[in-house]
Amino acid sequence: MKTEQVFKALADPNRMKILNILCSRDCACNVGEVAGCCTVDLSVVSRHLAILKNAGIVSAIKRGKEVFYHVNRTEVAALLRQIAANIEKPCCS
Amino acid sequence: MKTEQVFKALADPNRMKILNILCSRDCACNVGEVAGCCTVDLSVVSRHLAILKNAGIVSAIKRGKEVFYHVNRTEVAALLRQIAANIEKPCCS
DNA sequence: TTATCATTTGCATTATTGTGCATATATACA
DNA sequence: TGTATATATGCACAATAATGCAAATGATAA
Repeated sequence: MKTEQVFKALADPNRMKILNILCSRDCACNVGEVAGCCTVDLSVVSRHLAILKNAGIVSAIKRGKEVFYHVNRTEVAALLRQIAANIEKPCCS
Repeated sequence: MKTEQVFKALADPNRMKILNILCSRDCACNVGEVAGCCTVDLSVVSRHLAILKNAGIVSAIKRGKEVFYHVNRTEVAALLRQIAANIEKPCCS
């Protein structure tokens, strides 16, 4: 989980909407359900999900012809807290 | 401090280097000192600092002909922790 | 097998962002 | 005053990223 990749992934408004909807549902969502959160084409949502997945923010599980996505809550939270701690300390890196 | 703007600001490698150098020094740095961290033109560093400032991540204090930048440590850390908490909860927003 | 549905990917286009150079602004000093 | 230094900004260009459509892939059902 590279911080640069994570920040890049979170820097897009549509991906944030996608992340929010995935967070709000406790169960995993398929691409079609996620796509309801924004007006862009479903193929675009699929790409955004791939970016979030490559960044380690979400995970995908294939079941039948559908792919269910869910947020890696603890990992993402841990990373953000670690970065917060580093910034708070007088010496970052 | 808007999260989208913050993530956008942190999504660039040169801005992360700038933030790291600002974090590593306990005292504030002027633009010239900051510019040592990356190979881009000093005018580019100035622009990156402006982006970080507009995002609320750093603050600037002008003294004489120099401008000293420093990280808003507690604010940034608090924001990241808040986002972490939201992601960890079953319901994000 | 064929048809259908869910998702992904190739490709072209548009939009956004990063960059360097030259110039402007602001401050200090001779 | 003029000159030098630090920083910011206008502008053009390059690089990157987002988007939509069409087509491909993978999986199920008829």
